[in-house]
Amino acid sequence: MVTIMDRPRSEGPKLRMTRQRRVLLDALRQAEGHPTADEVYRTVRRRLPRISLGTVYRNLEVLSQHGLVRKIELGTAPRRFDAEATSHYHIRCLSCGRVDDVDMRPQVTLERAARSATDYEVTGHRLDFLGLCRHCVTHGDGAGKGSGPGRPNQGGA
Amino acid sequence: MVTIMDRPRSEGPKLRMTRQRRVLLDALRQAEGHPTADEVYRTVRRRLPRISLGTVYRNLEVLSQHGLVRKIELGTAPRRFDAEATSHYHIRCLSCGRVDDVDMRPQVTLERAARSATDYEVTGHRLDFLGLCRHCVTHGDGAGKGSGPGRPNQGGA
DNA sequence: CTAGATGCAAACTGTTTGCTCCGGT
DNA sequence: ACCGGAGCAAACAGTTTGCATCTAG
Repeated sequence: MVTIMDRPRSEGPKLRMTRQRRVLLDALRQAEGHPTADEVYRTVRRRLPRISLGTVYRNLEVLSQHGLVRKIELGTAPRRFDAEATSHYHIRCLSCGRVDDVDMRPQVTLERAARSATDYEVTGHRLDFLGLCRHCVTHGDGAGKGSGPGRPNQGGA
Repeated sequence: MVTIMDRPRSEGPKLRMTRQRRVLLDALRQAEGHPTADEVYRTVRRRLPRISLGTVYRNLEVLSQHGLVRKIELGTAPRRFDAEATSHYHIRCLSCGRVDDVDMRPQVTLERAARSATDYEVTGHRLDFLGLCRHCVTHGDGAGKGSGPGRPNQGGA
């Protein structure tokens, strides 16, 4: 994302490290790909059966404000989360919705270009790629949506 | 957006031009900025008082599949629509949510870079900028969200 | 005449929130 | 002990859908 978008409103007052936050963070780090809140919820539930979805949302939000996790918001699709703190771009499979990291350096140049093209005070940018993951390319399907080739997500970032 | 994302599934079977579609299209063309479905709905309602929000959604979708309008989906924020068919980037004000066009040429180069960084078949990219619009810069407010400086949107594209 | 579009209302999904009790520091 | 956090359930916003009725071609 390469943006100040989710920057802490005025840095963090300090983060209280509760059990659920620890588990959440851990789950996100173990996660295969970039899970949605609900996926995180289902995972975390194995250790914390009484945790609520609301808590998951609240904490992923808090953790992201403290820079411990990153929110990934592509299109209108459900928000996903990433334990990776460093800036990087993502690519989403048009067919199965899976999201992966793209290993290329943030192009700050883009912002300079935008700066001269608008009268906004440009503070960041968001760049995502779209395409077909290997699985969906091989298993046919040009751009079916939900038609179920790959799982809705997950998979090595 | 510079993407094939919303391309017609297999071109158009043909588009039946109903009254509501005509009005919808027209409203979108007259629109100041990049309205949400609901904003379009409220506008169009003046001419078609009995139109339903469902119809607005259905038709904006259909029209976009036929390449007559463009969907703008930034983050998790409500989808917006654009009568402009040509590719261009957008910038969103972090403070008031307003969305404007950015007058710069699509950087196809980016896709080439991404192509060598993933094993996806890269078909497009989505690039949006974030910042503060002139109004929000002058009227203070660093990054308040919903705290209501500018209206939630609208404004010269 | 008929496939496809409309209006309406209900359903859904993802996310947020109010409240009371609980646990970290 | 105190204050923020957790759990729960209800509320929400945005978007989608089933169905009976119209209408463009």
